[in-house]
Amino acid sequence: MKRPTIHDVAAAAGVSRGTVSRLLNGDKYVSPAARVAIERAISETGYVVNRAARSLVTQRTGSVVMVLSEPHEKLFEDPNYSTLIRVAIRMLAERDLSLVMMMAGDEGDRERVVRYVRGGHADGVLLVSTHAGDPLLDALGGGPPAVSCGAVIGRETVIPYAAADDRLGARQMTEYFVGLGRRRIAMITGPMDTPGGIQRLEGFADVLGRKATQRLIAHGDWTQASGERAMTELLERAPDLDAVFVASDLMAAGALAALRAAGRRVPDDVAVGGFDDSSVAVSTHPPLTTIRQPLAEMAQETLRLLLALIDGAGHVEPVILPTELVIRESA
Amino acid sequence: MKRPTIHDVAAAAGVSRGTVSRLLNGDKYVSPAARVAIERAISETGYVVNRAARSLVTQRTGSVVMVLSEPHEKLFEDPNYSTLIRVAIRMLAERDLSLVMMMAGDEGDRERVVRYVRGGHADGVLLVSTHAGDPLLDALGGGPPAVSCGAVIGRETVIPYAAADDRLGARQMTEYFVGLGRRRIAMITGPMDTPGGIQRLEGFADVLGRKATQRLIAHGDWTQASGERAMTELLERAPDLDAVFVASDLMAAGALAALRAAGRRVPDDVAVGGFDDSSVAVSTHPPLTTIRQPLAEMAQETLRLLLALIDGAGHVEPVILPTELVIRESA
DNA sequence: GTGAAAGCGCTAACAT
DNA sequence: ATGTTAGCGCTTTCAC
Repeated sequence: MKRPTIHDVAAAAGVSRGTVSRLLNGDKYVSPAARVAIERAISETGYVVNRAARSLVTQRTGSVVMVLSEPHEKLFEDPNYSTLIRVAIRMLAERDLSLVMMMAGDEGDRERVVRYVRGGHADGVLLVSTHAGDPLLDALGGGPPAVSCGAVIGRETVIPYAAADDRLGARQMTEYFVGLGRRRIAMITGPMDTPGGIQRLEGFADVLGRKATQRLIAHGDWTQASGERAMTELLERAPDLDAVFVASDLMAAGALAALRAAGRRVPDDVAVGGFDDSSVAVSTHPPLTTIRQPLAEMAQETLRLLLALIDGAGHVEPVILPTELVIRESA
Repeated sequence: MKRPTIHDVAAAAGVSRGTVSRLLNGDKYVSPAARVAIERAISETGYVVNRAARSLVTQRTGSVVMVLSEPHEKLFEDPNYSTLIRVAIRMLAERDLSLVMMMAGDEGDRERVVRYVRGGHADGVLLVSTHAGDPLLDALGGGPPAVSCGAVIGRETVIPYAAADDRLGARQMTEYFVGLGRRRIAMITGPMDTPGGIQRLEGFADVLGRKATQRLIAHGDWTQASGERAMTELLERAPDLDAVFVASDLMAAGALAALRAAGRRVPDDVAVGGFDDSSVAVSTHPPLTTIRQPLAEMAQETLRLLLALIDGAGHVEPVILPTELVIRESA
């Protein structure tokens, strides 16, 4: 038989559709007798609400859209996303919300996202790795609430977010190097238009002061290849370096390869510190001493913010979570 | 003003709602004059269709659900998923379908997925790493079309899929070892209830015949730690081994650590071959010789199958894609 | 080729 | 505490 509707349930329970609807929506004005009858009818008929019909009247969609602004290759390598996706699915499911994924890589994508969101197809927006000045940011204004996992540069006060304390993490690693007695500490940063790129360098400079010179700083783009390139460059510019703080584990794996090629021993000649504590940190040789980001908590907090907003909170504060030094063998 | 409806467009264009709807749905019985007027009205009003309303009448939802059956830790480490997600988003978006993510890890999750799918909330189901005998498989029968990326053991003829030719890949690596003159070739397999676990071992045995003895075979669970454990075990059982084919790069990274701990040089003493050609393959030392799986093509084909089914194809054939040997430094 | 009208299944306001 | 009813915005016959 056809899929049962609320009408069938009402008939089976001997009540009206309104009463069934009230029960479904948690309204308390339902008598115990009716409640029992309806619940039995629901399980007997195998009734499942039709979201489309519900949406049509409530103007809510029951879904949240996660917008991935990252260029494709990155998405491919970053465990960050998996964690966020997992946590999002879980936390949304608890509220009976579903997670829709969209990409905003090129102009066409972006237009689709805007149509989707402005078309009222999502109750909330979860931004991921959105770049500074992304046109999407303006286009999304006025729509449903949006939050970001990680700060969106330039919109820190407008788009709520949860993030790791990148600056603190960088300080922890740099201080650790100093405590180890390292004298010439270099750094390989991430792209300088990302929060991690900027703030990890800031933390590094916080500790080293004027000793953090241009000569000892090279930039990467988060890829392993860029880490290798940057390390080679540093070795040329400052052959006397005895430690290097690399802003991501993946880039650190590249740096390790460059150091090996140059005949430097790690950590004896050069101490290497990574950032992320991702799975590559333990697959390199030697395993990486690194900074752990509380990925799961970041994801959870991000979702908490979004859910609060969806529930009508007018304003929520960003959340910054502490990082932690994880000592392995590279430093 | 309120979001414009088809009614507003019709009014602005001076036609009836029916005509606008016909244009929107690609019906050809629309006069050129009406078409122009309607198109102008649409862009002037900024009209976007309301999917809920459309769904209500068409009984289609415009979305496909991806069901992740993997235990959580795995999802965390596997680049496979990212590729699939990316390709799925892209190919579905072209058809104006959206991708909804769900998890089916525990009983509660599974029940939610079943409710969702049987409740008619998805036009298609994309299964990922579903295990043999998963109760979900039966519960989903009779619903919208479902396909899997990678075979579902025991349902190969029921659930269409696209996969890499695991058996071929294993043969390629094993033959390469033989060609290298290696005499005692061991293997670390994946879990024996997964297609990759079973078929990679089959390919290994295809080449080695009776030389593939129990003594030379150990089992892992895809994690790096299990690879390390299995390698240690093999080294005890067969200290004379001179090559090891590991069914995944991540496990191979673990094997590398165990070999290093045992003082064996790679590839001089022991040749190591991985499988996947994932990002860890180049972050290990030495970089892994491995078997490349055509992840993007697998994802594309999987989606092609699903879309064909959604379009009404009664039956589609599974797709098996060739693998390729990638030689680096570990063998 | 186009308009009119009948619902799709549900919620919420209103009555009682 | 419950029934009745008016739509939500759209597609799709059915007439013309």
